[in-house]
Amino acid sequence: MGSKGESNRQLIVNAADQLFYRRGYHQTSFRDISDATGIPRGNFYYYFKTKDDILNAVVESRVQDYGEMLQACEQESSDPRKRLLCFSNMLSNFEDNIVLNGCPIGTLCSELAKDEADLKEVSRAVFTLMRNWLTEQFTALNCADADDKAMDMMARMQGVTVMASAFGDRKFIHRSLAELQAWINSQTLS
Amino acid sequence: MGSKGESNRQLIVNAADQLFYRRGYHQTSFRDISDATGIPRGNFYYYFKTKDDILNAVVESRVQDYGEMLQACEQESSDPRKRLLCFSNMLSNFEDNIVLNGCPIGTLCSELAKDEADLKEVSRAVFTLMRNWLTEQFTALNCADADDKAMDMMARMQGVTVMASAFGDRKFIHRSLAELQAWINSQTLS
DNA sequence: GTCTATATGTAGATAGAC
DNA sequence: GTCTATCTACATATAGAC
Repeated sequence: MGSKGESNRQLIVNAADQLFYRRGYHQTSFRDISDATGIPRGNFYYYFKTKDDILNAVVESRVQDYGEMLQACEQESSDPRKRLLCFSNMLSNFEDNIVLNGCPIGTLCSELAKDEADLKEVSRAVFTLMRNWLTEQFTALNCADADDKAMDMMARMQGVTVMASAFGDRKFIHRSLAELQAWINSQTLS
Repeated sequence: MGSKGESNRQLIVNAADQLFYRRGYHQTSFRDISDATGIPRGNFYYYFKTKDDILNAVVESRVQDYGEMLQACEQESSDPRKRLLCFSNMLSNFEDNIVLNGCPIGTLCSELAKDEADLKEVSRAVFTLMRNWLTEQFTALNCADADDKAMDMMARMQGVTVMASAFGDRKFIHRSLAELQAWINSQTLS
């Protein structure tokens, strides 16, 4: 794979990533991706066999991106609580997008849960990444049920994004984030 | 409108309701609804002008159905806390469907938030119904910020459905419901 | 009111020139 | 590797016979 080809492939993945988020997977057509990149439709099949393959590449790309974000949270502090706070700040960092389109991961999972099992499984990858990372942090806080806490925290954040986007409510994000962060700070380090 | 026509119309709405939930709005075709009802595709346009009109009818139907469920919760008790517990029991009553397809309302809102503003607005109707009803209950409990509590409770439940469907996790529903109900019982009646 | 046939557009995917 | 032209299927929607 030469540098030109790799670059075009990445252009497609990046555009698809954005479009899958803003319009949904099924509502995004090859024409949309073509318009966004300037790359002709038929050309996509040089890089990907099917649309599902593009989805796979987008999820891989997201795993990479969110993995880097988690590493950034780790490097910010060795205190697990501070790391959790860093993670929770996603809600305010991306609030403009959340109000419009919800969570990119959550809405993709919700959409593809209604499809065949393999697509559902693929879409879950980023959630799994986050869940494992959060479990590590709660474990470092000596929480007995660290994985439960991880699920609780993700559920809280997902609930906020669903309601905030349904009602276009920015203030709800702010209030909920404050309460979430109070909860994080209340987690024991025994 | 005669009884035969009203009945066929209702058949279409009921089938569309189920299909919009199990497959999503955009992924449900007239062919799907035709297959489910036995009513020919072209016939739909006698009852509805567009697919969006079917969506409108489905949302109206859901507002009706969930309105009746709220009334049932009211009739079960005059204690607002018991009414809230009744509402929260939706999570266990529908857990089989939730694990497979998430919340019918939440996933529809998430899907249509990515569409034009008018569809997004329509899909929000059931959420608004619930929000107002929950606010009434928290007001009856003398909560200062009753609407905030209503949003918090809905966000909690939505978060549970998103995570439960993403991971196919029934146990998470049970544990979260127990914690939600403890929270409900802790709400002050000063 | 009910149904068939069909119009019109666009989806994902392919073939083959360059 | 890149691009155009095109295939096949199916989407919503319409026309018009019965």
